[in-house]
Amino acid sequence: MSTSSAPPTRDTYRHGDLRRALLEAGMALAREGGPAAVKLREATRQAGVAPNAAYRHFASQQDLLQAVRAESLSAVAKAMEDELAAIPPGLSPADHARASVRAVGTGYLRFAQAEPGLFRTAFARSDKLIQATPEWPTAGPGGRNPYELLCDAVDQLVAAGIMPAAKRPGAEILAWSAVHGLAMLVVDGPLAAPVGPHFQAFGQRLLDMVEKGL
Amino acid sequence: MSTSSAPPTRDTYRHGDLRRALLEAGMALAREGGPAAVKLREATRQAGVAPNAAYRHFASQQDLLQAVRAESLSAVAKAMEDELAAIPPGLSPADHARASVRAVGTGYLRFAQAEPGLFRTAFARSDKLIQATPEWPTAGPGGRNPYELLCDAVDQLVAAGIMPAAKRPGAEILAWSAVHGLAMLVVDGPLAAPVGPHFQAFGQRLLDMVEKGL
DNA sequence: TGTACATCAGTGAACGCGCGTTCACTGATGTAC
DNA sequence: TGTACATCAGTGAACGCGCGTTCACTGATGTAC
Repeated sequence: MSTSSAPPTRDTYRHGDLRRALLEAGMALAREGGPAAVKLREATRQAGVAPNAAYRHFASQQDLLQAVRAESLSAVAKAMEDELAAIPPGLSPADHARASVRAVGTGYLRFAQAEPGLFRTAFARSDKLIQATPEWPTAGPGGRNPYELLCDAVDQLVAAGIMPAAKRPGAEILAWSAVHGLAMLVVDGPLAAPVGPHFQAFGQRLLDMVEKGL
Repeated sequence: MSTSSAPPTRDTYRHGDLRRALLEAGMALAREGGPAAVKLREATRQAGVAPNAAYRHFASQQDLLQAVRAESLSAVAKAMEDELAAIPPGLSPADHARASVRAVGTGYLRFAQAEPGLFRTAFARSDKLIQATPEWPTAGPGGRNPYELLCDAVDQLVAAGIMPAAKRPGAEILAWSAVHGLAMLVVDGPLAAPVGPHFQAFGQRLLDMVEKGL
C-alpha cells in the first residue's frame, strides 16, 4: 500500500476531492474545539495539502466556517428527525402534537450533549454578517432545517386545538429559548459540572415546563 | 496640562493604579468584543503602559480574563438587584415571590440587552478550568451573586406556598435556562435580527411561561 | 531632619508562534483536431 | 488513434500581523538608621 495513514499521503498530484476533505477536516476541528478551532491552515494540514490549496475551494476562512456551520445545522436537523421518527404511530392529534414538540426538543438536547463542539458551531455568533446561508443548505435529510422542524411541531399544537391560535405567533421562540439555554449552560457554560450528569433528566423536566407554560 | 487624553500619558514613572486601569481596559474590551477581545497587549496599550507591565498585576492573560468575567458577573447581580429594589412594597408573600422571580429574570435580560459583550463574557466557557472563582468576587452590592439571587427568589415561591417543595430542587436551573436561552439567541445568535426589536416583549412572555410552567 | 538603601513598578527589546493570505510556479488532466 | 494544448488543482516560498511571554534593566518610592 502506498497510501498510508495519519497525514493522508497521496500518490496522485491531484487530491481527488479536496473540497470534501477540507470540509470534513473543518467538521473535525469544530467537533473538537468549536467554531474558534476551524482554521484554514489546520484543515489543509489534516488534508495533507499546502495551506493555500484551500483557496481553490473556499474563498476565505470565513467561507469554510460558514460551510461547517451549515453542515452542523443539518446534523441538528437530522437529530430532530430521528426523534420525530421514533414517535409511536396511532396517537391522537393532540398527543402527536405534544410528542412532536418533545421530540424536536429532545433531539436538540441530545445533539448538544453528543456533539458539543458542533452544537456551539451551529449556533455561534458569526463574526461577520449572519447570512440566512442561501448557498449553504442547513436542512436535514427531510428537507427542513431545525427552525422549520420546530415551527412545524408548534403548528401542530394549534391544529390539534391544544394551543389557542392567538398565542401561536412567536411561541416557537419561547420553546427554543428554554431548550437552547439549558444546552448552552450545560454544554458550554457554568452548569457543565453540576448539571452535566443529569442533563437528560433536566431536559425532560424543562420540556414539561415548556409544555405546561406555552 | 501635561497629562493629555487618548493614550493617557503619565508624568510620573509609576502609574498610580495600573491594576485598576488594566481591569477597566479589559472591561472595555469585553464590552466591545466579548471574551475573545480581552487581550493583555491591548489592555496595556489602553492603559498607556508597556505590554509586560501587566505581569506585575496579573499572572497571565487568563488571569485578567477571569477578573473581567468576575466583574461582569457582579454587574449582572447589580442589574438583578436594581429590579428587585423596584418591587412595590406591601405585596402578599405569594405576589412578592412571583415578582421576585420576574425581577431576577428581567434584570438578567436587561443586562444582556444593555451589555451584550459583558454578558457573553460573564457566561462564556472558560477555556481552561472553570473556577468557582474563589479569589474573584462575583457578587453584587448586596453580597449575593446572580445564581444566589435567583435561588433566593425561587425559594420564596416555596415559602409562599406557590411551589410544592418537592418540585423545588433544580427548579432554578429550569428558570435560568429559559432566560439564558432567549438572551443568547437574541444577543449573540441567530435571532438578533428578527427578535431583537421585541426583546423585552418576548422576555415578559417567556417569564409568563416560566411562571406557569414551574 | 537628612541620608543610604531595599523594594518593586514599569521599561525596552526580543523570542517564537500560528494565523490568513498573496505571488509566480508546475504538472496532471481531459478535450479538440 | 495519436498528438498539441488549454485548463486549473495543488506547490513552494514568502509577507505582515498580533499575540503571550521572558529577559535584564532603570528609576521612583518609602523606610531604617
